[in-house]
Amino acid sequence: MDKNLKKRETMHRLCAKGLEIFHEKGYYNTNLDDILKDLSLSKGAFYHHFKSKEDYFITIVQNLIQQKVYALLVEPLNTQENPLPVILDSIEQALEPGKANEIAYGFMLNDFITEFSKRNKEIATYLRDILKVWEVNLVSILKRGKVDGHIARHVDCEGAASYIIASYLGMRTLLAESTNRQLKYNYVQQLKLYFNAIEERQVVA
Amino acid sequence: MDKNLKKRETMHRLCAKGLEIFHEKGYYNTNLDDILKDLSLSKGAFYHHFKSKEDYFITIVQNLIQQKVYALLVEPLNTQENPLPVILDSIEQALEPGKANEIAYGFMLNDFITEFSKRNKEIATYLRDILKVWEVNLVSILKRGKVDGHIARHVDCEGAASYIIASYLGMRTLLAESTNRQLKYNYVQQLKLYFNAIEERQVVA
DNA sequence: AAAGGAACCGACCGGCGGGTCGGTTTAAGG
DNA sequence: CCTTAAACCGACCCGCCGGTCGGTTCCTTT
Repeated sequence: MDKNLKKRETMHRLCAKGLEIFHEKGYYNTNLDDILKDLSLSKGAFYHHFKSKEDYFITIVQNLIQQKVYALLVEPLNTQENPLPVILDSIEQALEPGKANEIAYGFMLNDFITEFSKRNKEIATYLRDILKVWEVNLVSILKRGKVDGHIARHVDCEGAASYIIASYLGMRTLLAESTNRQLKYNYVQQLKLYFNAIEERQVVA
Repeated sequence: MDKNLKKRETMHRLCAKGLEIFHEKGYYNTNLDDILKDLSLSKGAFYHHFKSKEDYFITIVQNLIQQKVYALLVEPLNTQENPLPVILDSIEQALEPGKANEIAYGFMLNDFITEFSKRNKEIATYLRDILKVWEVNLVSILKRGKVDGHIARHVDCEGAASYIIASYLGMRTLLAESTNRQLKYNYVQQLKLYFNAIEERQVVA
């Protein structure tokens, strides 16, 4: 089974390095040699494991990006607590570098979706679907929050969910490569203010 | 002076069509022939007027995108009224297609900034600078709002400004090509809620 | 009307990069 | 061992596209 292990390991190395470089330089601005040189692998090795650059990237999306986004932004929503702090916390965690996420996995969605939506509809759809899952989970937890009396009755949960996602994605464009901690902090602060606005007002004694 | 007119007209046609196609397909995914064929012009004509594709795009940024973003999102802020409705209105206007803006000029900034920030720092800087001007004007009008008692004293104006911009840019990724009117409407609604949160509370009688 | 240059033409160049393919190394199975 | 195929190698192919260049047309100027 050594051969089988080797295959797994090589594919995994290719995917990990590929994500790193694609994220850093963009998909279309990265050529395969950039990645292969780093790993001391050849074109032949690459095309032995993947049928095309596109197939390769789809594998990366499904095995790495999707997994990570779900783990960071979707799974944490699966709780019975007050939704707004839970959402805030998941986003804060997702923005925090240096933990499990050396790369800000959620953030890169904005870059890749923008890059692919005009070039490759198929890949764009895979990426959008990841956002979609996040969205439906947000909507669902927000609706429960309404029932549980944490969120004001007038709030449009679908609207709120896409607004949260939009602001999160948009931060990426502002942050760009500069890992500006101040901007991240500010963003979370403003998101809190927005959450204040949709929170159920406490009955004044 | 006929020659001079001709030159102006050709350059203008090139820029207008260029923006249209670049916006539609992305800069790096558009080749010059795509544009030239549409205008029945030749490579020779193009390189007579512009020294490179890059030079061409910079001209478009400065003469079309910048102008339009300023007109739609910056100029309207130059008023003494209550800031929050003014900001909301300018954004609503900017999102409204079919008026002066057949193309959503503010929106395309997200696409182009994302596209260039990993490919061409110079152009990325030009685009970021446009956002920067919007940002400082937002900060300035928000600060005045605080002085005038329209905005709560605890609000961080810089944070608020970048949050507004982030949410606006992020909408683009969600909307993508689909001119989803519902999503735009929802966005404006949620922005209103956020504005409620930073607005100076009316003194209860 | 002749000269000169601006506006424009379009065949061609050359680098880049995804993908191919015949060959070599390595390890599993008999 | 010795066969077989998986894993890997790297020279090569080829389409794409930004940019070039020698030429033609058209307007302006004198």
